[in-house]
Amino acid sequence: MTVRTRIAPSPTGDPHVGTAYVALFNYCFARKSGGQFILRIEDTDMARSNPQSQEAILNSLRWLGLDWDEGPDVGGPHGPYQQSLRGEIYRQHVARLLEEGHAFRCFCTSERLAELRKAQQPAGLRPGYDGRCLGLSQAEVEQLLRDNVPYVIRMKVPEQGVCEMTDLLRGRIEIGWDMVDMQVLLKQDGMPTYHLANVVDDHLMGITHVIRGEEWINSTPKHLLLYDYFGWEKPVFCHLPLLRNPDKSKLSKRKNPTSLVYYQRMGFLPEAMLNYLGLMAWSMPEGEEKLSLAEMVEKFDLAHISLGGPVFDIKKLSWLNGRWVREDLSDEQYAERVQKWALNREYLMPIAALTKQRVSILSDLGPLTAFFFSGELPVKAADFEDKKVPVEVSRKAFARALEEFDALGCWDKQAIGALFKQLCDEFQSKLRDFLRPFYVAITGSPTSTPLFDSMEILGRDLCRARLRRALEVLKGANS
RNA sequence: GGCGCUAUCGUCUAGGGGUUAGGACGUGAGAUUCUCAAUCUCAAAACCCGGGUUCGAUUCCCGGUAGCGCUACCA
Repeated sequence: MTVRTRIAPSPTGDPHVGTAYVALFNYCFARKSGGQFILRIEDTDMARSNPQSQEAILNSLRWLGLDWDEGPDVGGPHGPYQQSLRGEIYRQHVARLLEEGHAFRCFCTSERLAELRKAQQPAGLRPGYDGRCLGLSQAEVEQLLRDNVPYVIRMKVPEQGVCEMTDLLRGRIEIGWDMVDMQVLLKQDGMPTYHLANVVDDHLMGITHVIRGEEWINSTPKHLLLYDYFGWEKPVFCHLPLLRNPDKSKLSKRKNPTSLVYYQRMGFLPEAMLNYLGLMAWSMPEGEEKLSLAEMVEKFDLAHISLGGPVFDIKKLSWLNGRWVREDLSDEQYAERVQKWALNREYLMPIAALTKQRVSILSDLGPLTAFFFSGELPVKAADFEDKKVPVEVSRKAFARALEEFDALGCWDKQAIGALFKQLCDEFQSKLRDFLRPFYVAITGSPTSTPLFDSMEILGRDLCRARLRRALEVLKGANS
């Protein structure tokens, strides 16, 4: 049996470092075992999934060099590798579960379910479906179908006993079936939920080892049950610890840069990124810390993964990156990397358009655009002193903007501009005054290239990081 | 709240019934270099708590505590 693993990202946002982290282990395990590594897009959430995100995720994983043997872009014998294109497959499988009595139609409205939960919570009950539609007679179901009442399909779950599972890293885990909800398998829109799609695809795609984040442990019983219902052989399950913020919570963009695009823009090398991600969970007995992807593949051992949730430490990542730059790049290669990083046509063109009107001689360009080629800016509290805008207002405005950044669907100058106009109204300020502190935070100076354009070029994560930094700087300042 | 997972320096980790508990990042001090960076040396810094088992537990077992996760027609 050849080992087959997969990474199955959901295209609902920026490419996440956690995705790269899980992908790395799947990649190493597959390569080490001489097996295949597959990329599958889990875009069953029609409301949140979008093609830009999918494209960005693929680009980031390619940037890192984690190449996949089968996937939406390269094809393969088990395609399509995009779940939104596999609707018919899921519907057929659900029909089978329905026929065999392992699943049932549920006509309950989301309002009723919300009320149900509201009643369960204070009563100390586990929130979950109460099985009302399980009691529907055949005739009642047929009538509801004739009336075109919308429904979902849920899986049946044993009422008693415990589900025993084996995790490759943690050994035996037991979860009582009474803790498992009658999970929706097929949503009202005809799309499957993760639980169904994941099991069906993993089986059909011949996945032998499911290596995924720890957050899935509690729903594994549902998956195991589905394998049993279908009569399929189960893969090996292996749950990886979750990456953490410095405060130990699950790594999130609110508190930390999580986008691979950010790290790319900051000028981290893919080699260092991958190396560091690997270091988060295991280490070499000899203590060497600098490892190439090939070396990691060669020495990789799932059993050596430590289980504590590791804090993502940018300082150590930077140190490692420095080693890669110093020790592995010739002057020429280094120059090429710099060029590829930001001194390339694609990045420079919009900057050229922005600066042409603002220079007299070409050497004005350096100071004018330094912030486009920097990470965090060395701003001080004094830089934010402004005759018309009290520091306290800036601070509040930064905090509000930071909140709204995430909600912004599309990161372009129109959207950014609209957001700032809205915030400006909210603060009942003049746009010119309101924006000045943002210029300082984002570009390092109150006079610079146009803010919205500059922000679009810099990207969401870098702007977020700079605003966060400005907020930090202002924390100790008195207005 | 319920359920689950986890627990070694501030951080990432090694180790494991008897060790001066090892390495790395970061921090501090020094050396070196025209400055800086890099490099080198040194230093401070950890086995969550309580019970068992044992001649002996940081290590094994149990309990607690804490952290995290899950508890959606999101993944």
